[in-house]
Amino acid sequence: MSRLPRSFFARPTLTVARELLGQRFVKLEGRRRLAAIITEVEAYIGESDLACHARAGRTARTEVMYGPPGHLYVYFTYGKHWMLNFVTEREGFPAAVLLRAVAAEEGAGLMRRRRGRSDHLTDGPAKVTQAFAFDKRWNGADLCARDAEAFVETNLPPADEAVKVGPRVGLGNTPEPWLNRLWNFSVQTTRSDHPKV
DNA sequence: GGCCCGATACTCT
DNA sequence: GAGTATCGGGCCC
Repeated sequence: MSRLPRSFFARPTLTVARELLGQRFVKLEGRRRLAAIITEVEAYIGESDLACHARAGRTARTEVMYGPPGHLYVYFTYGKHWMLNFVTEREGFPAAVLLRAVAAEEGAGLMRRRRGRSDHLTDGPAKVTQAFAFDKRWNGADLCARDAEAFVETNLPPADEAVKVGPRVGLGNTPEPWLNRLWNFSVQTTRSDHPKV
């Protein structure tokens, strides 16, 4: 089982987002291994994208997005939730792919404990970070380092006909054309802990 | 199943 | 001081 190298992330963000579908996101916690298949992602691309945090330019928060690809951009929102992104493109160009949903494969028991009594284990971006216990400390972590404790493993890609594209979610009053850019990618599945169709 | 709303703290204006 | 890449509970079908 091989891991996605930095060259995978150092490409156009839409390509990376689309090709992340079906791959396996892994976090090591000592002896424990949490793993899940990526089922929904969203692209945020550059300072001109008014839905991207980098629209405000380089700040302390967005610094990681300007850095080299293959790192995690983890930020806090809505007063309670953490969001996890994969930094993409070349160093100096701020872009990332938001991880919105996954399907648990390994460590589902631990994820369920962390999620409390909800049927929806990892079908939303804040649910994923809660189940995997990602927070501020992971901001800037390198997915491609030899000793990385979080990384993406290669897996069979989904069939083309199973892939859906749509507008990004939760952008509020972001103006057009950004509001309706089809930069959300998901795979249709049958289990309940997957994104809704 | 869907809609509405409050929680909550961090970032930038 | 406002806005926010969300969630879960309460309610109503």
